[in-house]
Amino acid sequence: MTPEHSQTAISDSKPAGSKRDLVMDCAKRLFAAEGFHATGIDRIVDQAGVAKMTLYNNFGSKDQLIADVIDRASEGLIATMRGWASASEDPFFQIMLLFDGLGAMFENPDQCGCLIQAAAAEFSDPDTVVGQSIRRHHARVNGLLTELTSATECDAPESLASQIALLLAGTQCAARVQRCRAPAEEGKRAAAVLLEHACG
Amino acid sequence: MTPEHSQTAISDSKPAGSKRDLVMDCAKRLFAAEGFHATGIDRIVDQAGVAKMTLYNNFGSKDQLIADVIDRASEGLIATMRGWASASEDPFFQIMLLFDGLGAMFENPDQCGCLIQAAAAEFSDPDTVVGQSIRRHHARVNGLLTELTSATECDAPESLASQIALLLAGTQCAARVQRCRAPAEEGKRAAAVLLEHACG
DNA sequence: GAGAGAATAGACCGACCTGTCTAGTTGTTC
DNA sequence: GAACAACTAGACAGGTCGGTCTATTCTCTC
Repeated sequence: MTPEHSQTAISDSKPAGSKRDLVMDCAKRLFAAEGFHATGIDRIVDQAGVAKMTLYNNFGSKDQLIADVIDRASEGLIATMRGWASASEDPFFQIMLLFDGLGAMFENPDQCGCLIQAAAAEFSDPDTVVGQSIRRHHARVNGLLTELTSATECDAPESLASQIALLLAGTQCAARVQRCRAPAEEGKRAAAVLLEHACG
Repeated sequence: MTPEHSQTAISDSKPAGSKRDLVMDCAKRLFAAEGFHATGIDRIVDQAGVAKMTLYNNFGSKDQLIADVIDRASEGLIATMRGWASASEDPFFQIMLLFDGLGAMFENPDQCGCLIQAAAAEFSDPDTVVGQSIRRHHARVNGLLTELTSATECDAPESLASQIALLLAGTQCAARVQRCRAPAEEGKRAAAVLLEHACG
């Protein structure tokens, strides 16, 4: 019965080397689909085909599990965005490619960017482990965007990066409600205008 | 004891004509502070100084209460935004005033715009009463922005309105994390660039 | 094969959840 | 004062929550 559980749980997920990764994968999927408070420990454990003690031995608490899931999702998203941008050498097109990638991402329901926005909405206290993970993510996004805008010859790359970040966040909000890539295309057009204006 | 409850509950809120309004005011405050799932019916009832049956006689369910709170918050927010915009005759400045108002709003923690974004994060299913309220709100925002952009002489007022909406949503996301008015100022600068570009 | 460490199933805890029900108390209107 | 609707307090139900604990089994290393 136990190997059967593990097999079915692994089959529709990543190869999942460790139980820890397996739990995080299942938790991330459930959190994204139904929210953090609405997803119970028992559901995660059942879905992962894992004993409850395995979860608590690896993470200690639900909050810590959430924080770890967010941290890993953030690092994955940043890496994905770098991958999108790397398809071009021109920093202008690199930023455009971010919106293309985001638009494509919202056509299948594997929305890990949304996951972090949802966490920010559900956990407003910045002095918790979850709040700190969220702030780390924002710092990562702004860092990546500042890298890209600094590669252009614009006057204020930090300001431009913040404005692009607003468009990215707004795009994710709108796409979650409208469930299509139209917001990403609108965001891309707006970002192009901002870039052209800043770079002269 | 009962009048004492009502009095303290009313004193730090609106005059609150009906018990229904009183419950909605307290629910809105608690939802904004701690989230929808994390706020229990009992806490709302205690805070409002009202019997639990009064809540259920007026709303029928917690979901319906949430939907009603969101609908009223949305109508209030739209009216507030119209108020901000009405300080100018020029549609360009009217849109700028929206960001000013938003920035000022995020300096005190009475964030009803955030409340609706938080609801969108916690209730992703669009086929519920809550999901429908959220979509109504997005339609209201886009409607207001299209009104304002249509008053300019730009080529594509709907597209411009969508882009401004992205900036507004992104501003709210960033302000919730950073807890300052800096995102609103950045959003205002970006919106000005977009408007100048669209209106020639 | 012995021993160690990880993972297992599942009972259990107290707290909290939404929602129902009852029985009694107001306040208003004829 | 009678009728009526709104409201009250609080017990109650059935379920879920996060988290702990135990006793057992698996797997790997020496």
